[in-house]
Amino acid sequence: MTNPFLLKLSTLAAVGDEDARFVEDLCRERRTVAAGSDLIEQGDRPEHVKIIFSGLACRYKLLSEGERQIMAFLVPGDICDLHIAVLGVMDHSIGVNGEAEVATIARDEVAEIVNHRPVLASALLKANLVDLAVLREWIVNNGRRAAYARIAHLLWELYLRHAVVGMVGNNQFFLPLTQRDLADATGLSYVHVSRTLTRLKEEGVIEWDRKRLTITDPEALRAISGFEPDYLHRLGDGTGPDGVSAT
Amino acid sequence: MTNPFLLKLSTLAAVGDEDARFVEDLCRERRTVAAGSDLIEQGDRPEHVKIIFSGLACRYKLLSEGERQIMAFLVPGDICDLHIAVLGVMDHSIGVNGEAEVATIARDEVAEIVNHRPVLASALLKANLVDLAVLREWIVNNGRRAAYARIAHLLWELYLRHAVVGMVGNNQFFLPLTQRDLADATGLSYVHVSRTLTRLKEEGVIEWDRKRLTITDPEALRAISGFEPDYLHRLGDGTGPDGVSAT
DNA sequence: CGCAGTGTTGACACCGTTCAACCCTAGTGG
DNA sequence: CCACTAGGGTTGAACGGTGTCAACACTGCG
Repeated sequence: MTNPFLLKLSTLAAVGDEDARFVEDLCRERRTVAAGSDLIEQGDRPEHVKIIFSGLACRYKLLSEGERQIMAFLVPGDICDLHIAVLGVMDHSIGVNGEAEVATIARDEVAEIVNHRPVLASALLKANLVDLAVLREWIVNNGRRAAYARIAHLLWELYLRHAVVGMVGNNQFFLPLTQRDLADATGLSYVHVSRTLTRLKEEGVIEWDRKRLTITDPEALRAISGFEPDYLHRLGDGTGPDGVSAT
Repeated sequence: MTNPFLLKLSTLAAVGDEDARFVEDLCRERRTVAAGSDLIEQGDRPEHVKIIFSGLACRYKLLSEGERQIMAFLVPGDICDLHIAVLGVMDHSIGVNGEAEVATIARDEVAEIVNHRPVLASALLKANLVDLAVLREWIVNNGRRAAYARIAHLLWELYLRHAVVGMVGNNQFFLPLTQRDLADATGLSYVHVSRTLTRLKEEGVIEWDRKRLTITDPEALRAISGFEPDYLHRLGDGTGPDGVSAT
């Protein structure tokens, strides 16, 4: 199964064959978007629901002085605001970090799921809960952890989330982020992010070469991050393809 | 109308008389909980949905070293996790800050709303969206604003949210928080919170005497906070009883 | 009265920011 | 093939916002 969206849903509910086919069919309309472009901008009233298939995207806001704060990353399989499509104006933007592949779903197809496919609907609901939990964890991370642990925690989160959708091999995955992106996600300066990453590399915890991140010592990274098990609600039992455990 | 929950729903959808009566009836079962106690604890599988009627509550997590991070405040009219009651384990706790009055709703009553009362259901959905937006704004606030603006922003948010549910009079409202609570919400130390509040008082922006907060100069507070209009999704048009505008 | 929780203030240390210079790499165009 | 450029990353030095430690004041309460 190479469809990360289906893969993710399968970890959240017991998706049957018929539902699986439906999901596969849903995602038929895909397109590639260029690195750095926005999927949705603040103020938009999105008409369609979008799903990330490959690459990385992020929710962000720009402040008046030009600072940017990233509030979430979207990894393959993630959905850009299921419900806002039904009612609201975006209060933030979603941009892609590297080149990304995105599927677009029409509203009435979402309605079809909600009304006639209870298993999928429940999976979507759970996915939504996980997003919320991740959001709360970011507040904890950015509010109460020092730079070293904060960055470790973010990398660990991204590692686990990529693992769940089968994007990790040999403790290694594609992460098209700049250090400025990391800084904007953690509320640090990019200079300090650079120093901190250097330290993580020196201590043999990670390697990061041209957008491929390798977790050389997963257990060390987890320990440094102060990662608390369970906040991802046992997303996929917390177990990735490499036997990565969230606990 | 003195029911803050109904008041809040009314600002989010056009609640008719019959729905209003239903809501009033929903909330009949109320109880008072003592200051400092927990409504829900991390690890619980809540059976009921709870609504704050008076007082203040907060979502929080404790870290291993004993630090606490508050991730959200719940003001009168707010709901403690509508959907988690249906499926999950709490990954955080909810505690009350002062003495609070809380209504309890059974699951099947929630189901009744979702299945048979579309107007209320839509209001609940929007309330959920607003909660999400507030959560995101906290990340921005704690990540990118300096202490002075950060605290101003939090106070401004609490001011607006209290105004929406009719709890503000003469730019004044009851806020049973300690400075430590503020520190745990903003990710600052309580010593620095004390200094910053002193500064806000000295500059004539606020007064805070035994749990009553007065916004002496609302426009100044808004300016200091760098508050961006609209992130509350025009919650109640952003207009409180005192003509407070969110824009 | 004494106590515990809360708030205030000062001194000092330190983590992280800012500013600046420099390097490396990939991409572009001649 | 090379020169040039722009973006990204690294490193050093100095500054400053915020944390930490500590002492003390105030308040409400048993």
